[in-house]
Amino acid sequence: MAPLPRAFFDRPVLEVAPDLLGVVVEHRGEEGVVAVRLTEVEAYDGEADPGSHAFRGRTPRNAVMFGPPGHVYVYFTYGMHWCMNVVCGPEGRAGAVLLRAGQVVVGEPVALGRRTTSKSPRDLARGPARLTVALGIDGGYDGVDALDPRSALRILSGDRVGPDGGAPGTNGTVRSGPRVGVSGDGAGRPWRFWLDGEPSVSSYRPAVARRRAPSGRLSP
DNA sequence: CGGCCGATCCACT
DNA sequence: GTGGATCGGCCGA
Repeated sequence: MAPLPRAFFDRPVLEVAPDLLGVVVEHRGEEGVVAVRLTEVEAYDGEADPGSHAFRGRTPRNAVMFGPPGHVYVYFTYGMHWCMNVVCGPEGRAGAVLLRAGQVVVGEPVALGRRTTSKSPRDLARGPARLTVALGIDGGYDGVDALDPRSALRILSGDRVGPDGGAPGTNGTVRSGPRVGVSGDGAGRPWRFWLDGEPSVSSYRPAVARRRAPSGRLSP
């Protein structure tokens, strides 16, 4: 599998996102190599997109989104989960594609060792936080250039990997729909893309406002 | 399988 | 102080 050219990512994020389906993300970690063939992604279109972390401008957390394409933006959420994006161009537009799900095609035993709660191989990278765990990615990878051959984390052309994990094959039909967990004005945009019929695609969950535990101190 | 809910903590207002 | 680009356990159908 060949590395993808920088120009692949230096395009509007809505063009890049569907093209990432079938592409392979590989991490060479301490415990071994794990590679995931992407089956589901979401586009976040910079400061014009209310659903984007860059919507309110640049902050320390989202700074990588404003940088060059091909680097990864990794963020922490819900107090315990890491999620990974790939930054897309054009420059000056903080676009990024959230990697939501994929099929583990290399290093399944290693991924199983990390994903202790996973009960079946298809659940290993079914969901954005599961995917980062399976690959062994956390906040330490924020800003890494995934197109640099020296990086432990790399994005590779998946055109030699089929749905069975080995033989060349087609990627199948690309479908699209609303993004998962996005509320407010950005909710209606059909910027989630997935491969039809893939078992590793995560189930759709609409955004819900959640109650908070009563902020009770113990009674005096 | 689908719905509900708690966990857990950080970024931003 | 508020709520989140989520997950897994538990329950009922």
